[in-house]
Amino acid sequence: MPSGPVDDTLLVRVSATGPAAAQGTPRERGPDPRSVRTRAAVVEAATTLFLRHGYLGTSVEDIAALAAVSKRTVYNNFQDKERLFTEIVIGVTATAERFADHLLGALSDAPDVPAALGELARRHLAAITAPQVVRLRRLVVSEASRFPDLAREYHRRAPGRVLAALADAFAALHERGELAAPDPVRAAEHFSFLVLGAALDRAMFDPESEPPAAAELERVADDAVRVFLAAYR
Amino acid sequence: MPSGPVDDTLLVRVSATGPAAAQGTPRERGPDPRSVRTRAAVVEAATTLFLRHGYLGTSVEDIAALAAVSKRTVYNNFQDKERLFTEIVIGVTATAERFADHLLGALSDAPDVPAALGELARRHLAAITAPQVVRLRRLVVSEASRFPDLAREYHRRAPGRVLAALADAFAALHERGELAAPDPVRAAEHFSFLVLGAALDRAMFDPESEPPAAAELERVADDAVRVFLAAYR
DNA sequence: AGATGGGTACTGTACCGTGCAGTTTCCTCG
DNA sequence: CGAGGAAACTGCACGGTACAGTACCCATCT
Repeated sequence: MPSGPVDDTLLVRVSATGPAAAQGTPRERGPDPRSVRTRAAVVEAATTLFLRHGYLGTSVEDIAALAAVSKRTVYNNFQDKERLFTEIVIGVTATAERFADHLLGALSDAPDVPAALGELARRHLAAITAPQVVRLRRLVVSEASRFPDLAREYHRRAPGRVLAALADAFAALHERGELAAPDPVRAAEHFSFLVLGAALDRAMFDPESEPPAAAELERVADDAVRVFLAAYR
Repeated sequence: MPSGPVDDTLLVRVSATGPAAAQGTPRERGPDPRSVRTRAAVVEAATTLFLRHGYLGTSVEDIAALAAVSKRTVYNNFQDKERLFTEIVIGVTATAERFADHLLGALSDAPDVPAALGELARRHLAAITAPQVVRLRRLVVSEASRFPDLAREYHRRAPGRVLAALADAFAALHERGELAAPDPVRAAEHFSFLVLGAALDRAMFDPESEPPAAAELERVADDAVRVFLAAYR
C-alpha cells in the first residue's frame, strides 16, 4: 500500500481550509513508530469498505471501527474523507495497473500467435472478473460524477493501459505480417470486448455474481480468439 | 432494504397526462386531474434529478422544488423515496425496452444480411450512446448494491432483451444458411460488444462525454460488422 | 517534562418522513 | 348553473437519525 503522497496532480479540488493546509504540511519525517501500523490498518479497512459499499455508503466511523481505531486517528492520518477515498482508489488502481502491465507478456515476439492470444484472453478474462476488480470498476463508475478526474485517471491507467499495450503488440504483429491489423487500436478494442464484454456487463449489474468457472472461462476466451483471428488473420 | 421482486403494477400509472375524455362519462370514476398532473410533474422532476445526480445525491426536497410542488405532495403520491426511485427507473427502463424491441426490425427476413447488420449496428450504437441511456446505465450500476433486484430487472429488460432478440435472429439466419452461427447466443454477444464495447466503456467513465459523431459512429459500426461477418459468414 | 498519537464527546448540518392547519381545485347535486 | 363538500395541495415546523469534522483531554514514549 502506498504510504507516501499519491499523485497530487490528480486533484485540483481542495477543501477550503486555507490556514490548515499551510500549517500541517507533511514533512520528511522519520519512521513514525505508531502511525505506520494505524495508517495501514485504516487504508486496509477503507479499501474493503469503499469497494463493498461505495463512497457515500461508507462512513468514516465504519472505517475507524473496522480498523480498530478511533475516528480521530483517521483524521490524524488523512485530511478528509475525499482525500482518503482518492488515495485508496489510486492505490488499488496502481495494483491493477501493475497487473495489467504483467498481462501482455511477450505477445509481439510469440512464436505461436493464436496460442499466445488464447492464453492472453484467458488471463485477461480471469483478471477482469476477479471480485476486487469488478468492485473497483463499479465503485469508480458510481463516483464518476463526484470524482470525474479520478474516473478519467482510473480509465487511463487500467483499461486504457491494457488497450494501448495491446494495440502496440498488434501493430508489431501487423508489421511482421502475422496479423492483418491496419488499425491496431480498433483491433485491440475488438479483441478486448470480444473477450470481456459479456462477462463485464453481467458483473457490473449483479453485485453477487460469481466469476465464471474455469471451463466457461476457457470457452469464452477460445470463442473470442476464434472470431478475432477470423477477421484479423 | 426491500429485496422483493420489483413491483410491476407501479409501471402502469406513469404515463397518461391527459384526462382522455374521462369527464364526459359520469360512471367512470376518473382519477383526480390534479393528482395526474402533480404525479407527472414529480415523476418528470425525479427522473431528471435521479439520472443526473443519483439516488443519494437527490433529495426529496430537490424533487419537490423542481416539480413546483410541496414535499408533502411527493409523499402523498409515493410511499417513500425508494418506491419513487424504483418506479422512475422501471419507467425509464420501459421506454428503453420499447426502443429495444423496435431495434431489431426484420433482420431475420432481410434480403441483404450484411446491409441489415450495418444498419442495425448504427442504430444500436446511436441508441446506447444517447445521454439518457448512458445516465440510466450508470445510475443502475451505481445503485446495484442498494437495489440489486432493480439492477437485475433492468439488465434483463434492456440489454438482455436486445441480446435475446439478436440471438433469435441469428438462429433463424443460421437455419437459412445465411450465417454460420451454431451458438447464436455467443454470436449475439460478440456482435453486441464489437459494436458497443468501446463506446460504452468510455461513456461509463466520463460523465461529460459526448455521443460519437455520425462519421465516427459509422466507422465503428462498419468495422464491427466487418469483423463479425469475417467470423460468422 | 514535553511532544505526539489516540480516545471520547461534541457541534453543525443535511435530510427523510410526518403532523397539522389552512387554502385551492375539482366534482356533484340541488 | 351555482353552492357545498370532499379531495388534493401548501407551507411550515418538528422528530429522528446519520454523519463529517473538531475540541479537548489522556496515555505513552523519549
